[in-house]
Amino acid sequence: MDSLQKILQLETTEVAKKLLGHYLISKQNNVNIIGKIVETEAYLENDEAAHSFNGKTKRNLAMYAKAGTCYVYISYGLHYCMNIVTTHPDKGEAVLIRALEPISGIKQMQINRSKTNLIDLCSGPGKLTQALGISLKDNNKDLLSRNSQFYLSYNNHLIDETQIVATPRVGISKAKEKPYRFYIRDNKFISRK
DNA sequence: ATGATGATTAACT
DNA sequence: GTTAATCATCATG
Repeated sequence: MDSLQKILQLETTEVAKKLLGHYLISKQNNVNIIGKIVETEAYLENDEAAHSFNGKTKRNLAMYAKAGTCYVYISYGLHYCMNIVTTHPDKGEAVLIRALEPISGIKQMQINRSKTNLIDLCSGPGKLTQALGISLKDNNKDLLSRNSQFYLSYNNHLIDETQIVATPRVGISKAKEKPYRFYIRDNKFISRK
């Protein structure tokens, strides 16, 4: 059992914090596109803002899969957002990835995004999926499988707890007050302050 | 079968 | 700061 697997066993808000600093890797045209996770949000059981609040549906089925599964959905009809499912199979909990710091494959990201400014490549949930070429085809993928075109990678350089900032989540209309958004303090690549 | 609704972004002013 | 773009999904009838 590797360390990512261990992180994913924790309570979902803890997972959201502990995923900060690790890498998301996508292979495209023989290029490794790598981003460091710098901003996340937790979506819990009995959480009005979670897609799983009303139980299983066709769309949110991936949220009930095993820890480390990818849940992708379309937002506002035109953007993809990606989540990492946490453990607790019947709860339907997941962590939304909101921003990445571009690490590698930056040229490919710039092509995918039609933007050159590093700050604009992955600083939002819809942006990072476009930069990494993630779409509905990636829904339900196992992000712990290295054979995949798209997976999570552990970073030994861990983020200190004191560097993590918690705030209310962005863009939701229900359960607005819960502090389930987490990001790395002073990181330039988060979606908003 | 239909209508409401976004876990957003980019391009404006 | 404001606003248009744009459509899959879900709940309801």
